[in-house]
Amino acid sequence: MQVTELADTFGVKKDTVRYYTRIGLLRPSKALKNGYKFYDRFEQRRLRFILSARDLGFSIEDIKQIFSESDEGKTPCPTVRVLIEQRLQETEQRFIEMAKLRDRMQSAIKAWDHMPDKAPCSNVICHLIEDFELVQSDTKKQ
Amino acid sequence: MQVTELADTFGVKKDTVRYYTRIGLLRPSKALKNGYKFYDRFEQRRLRFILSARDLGFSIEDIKQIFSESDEGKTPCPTVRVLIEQRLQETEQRFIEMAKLRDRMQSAIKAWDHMPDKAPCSNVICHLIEDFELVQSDTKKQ
DNA sequence: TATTGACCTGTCAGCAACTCACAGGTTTAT
DNA sequence: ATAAACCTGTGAGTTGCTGACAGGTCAATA
Repeated sequence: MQVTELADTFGVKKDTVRYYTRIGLLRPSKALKNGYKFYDRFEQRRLRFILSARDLGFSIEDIKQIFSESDEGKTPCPTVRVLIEQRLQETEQRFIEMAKLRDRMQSAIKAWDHMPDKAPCSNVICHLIEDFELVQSDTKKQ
Repeated sequence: MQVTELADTFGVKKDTVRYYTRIGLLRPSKALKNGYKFYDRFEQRRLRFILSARDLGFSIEDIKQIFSESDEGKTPCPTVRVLIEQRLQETEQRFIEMAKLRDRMQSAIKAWDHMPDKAPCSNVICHLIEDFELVQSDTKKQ
């Protein structure tokens, strides 16, 4: 399999396959006649693994580490268990931040609904944004 | 005010102020004697605005656009209303993705709890990850 | 006055995980 | 023969900073 067929098979872009190859996650052999990269069944399995791990929130560095352990014949399972706990914590943190941001945005939109547009003046760039900040910090104080 | 004082006043890093200056969001004057950048009250207000907008999910490009409108004396409010709706949609999308990822991670951890570690073999890199993928796709089919 | 330490400057590189673009080589079909 | 459609490696762009670098400036001390 060459890059296009592999990419199409797994529903990713050619450039993604190339990227994984460039950083060493995939290690295709080279066809003798033209030097084109050849991805055998083993590499196909590796790509499938990369995509599965990616879907579970592992980073590229994590996957590299998992590969390097399994390439040495060691079980990567303990590492995998540790890593996913870390990634889960980060994901939950980002999830919380995202929820907070969403709430701020929604309450801004609601507050702005009955506020007029105003031209900027020497003191104010956009009163919607600047006044909302005041409202927010007042709310915090209570 | 020079860069350090400005950064400290607003609780951001010097490099952040420098970055905003570099990309043209801040436009300090230059001190005659040594060429050091000088941030007057107007620039301080701009930085405060940048930080408020950032907290509401506006991108740097958004803020640039808002500034360019207000600099021309036009009201940026209609733009602001449109932009925040777009950013909110993106935030909600990312929020949903984050929630899904978190759920996948949590259910993987739970599933792995009563699974043993295994050494890799020619067919399997890490059975935890590869088997979980199977469980997932089975679940989807139901 | 010399020098130390703390400030400042501009610019470049790096982060994550791709994505796109470019210039050029290869293969296939007409 | 030639055109279309593939392939190659490599470099740069994305977002919003953050850190590093070499060198200039300034205030205070010995």
